[in-house]
Amino acid sequence: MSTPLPSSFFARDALEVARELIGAHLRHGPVTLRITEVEAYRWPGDSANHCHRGRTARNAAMWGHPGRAYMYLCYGIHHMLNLVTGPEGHGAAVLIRAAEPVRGLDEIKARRGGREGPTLLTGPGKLAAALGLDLGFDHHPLTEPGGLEVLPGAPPARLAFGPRVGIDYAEPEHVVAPWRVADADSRWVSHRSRLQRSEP
DNA sequence: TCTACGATCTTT
DNA sequence: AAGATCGTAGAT
Repeated sequence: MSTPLPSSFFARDALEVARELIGAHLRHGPVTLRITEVEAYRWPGDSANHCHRGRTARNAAMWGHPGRAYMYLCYGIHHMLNLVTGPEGHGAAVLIRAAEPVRGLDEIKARRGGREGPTLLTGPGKLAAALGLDLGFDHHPLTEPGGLEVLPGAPPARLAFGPRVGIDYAEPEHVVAPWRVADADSRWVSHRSRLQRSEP
């Protein structure tokens, strides 16, 4: 039994938190996942960030306590899990994009319609579905034991970096910024061809 | 109120 | 290459 990562872990720049979240575990009920891919939505000055244009009802959680969840619905279908980062008052978060199964594979397959392999968990919508998450988890404190929680895990041997996915509406400078981070050696990563490995 | 559009996924 | 599907933001 380990203790969830504390809010001090999340109260830093989103990119720094993103790098250190690779290898950490995400647990909810019977399902435990090892995080393999994330994206940093930074503050200030990130035009791809949902908070870039200021506070709204949807993005309220992002301005609050580090270590809480920011959940939103994408394309009317997919629930997205983000972890709020930075000090309270900064609108920043890390989007969890992919993971490997650690425990609860049967439950994951049941939730994902009996599919197999990396297709179960590579992509933010699939990941949230596998964990059984929806908008009701907006503002959920991941730092509290017993609910949805993030636990420490061994870091990967190598990281890979690339531009974030699906943000072509942003300023060119932010479209190309390498703020997507992944485990360079995991197959459980989406859009692998658009990533570059860091030094071996 | 109205309208356009997603930090996506699946199937064709 | 395109449809699904709906809450939200920004405009009126």
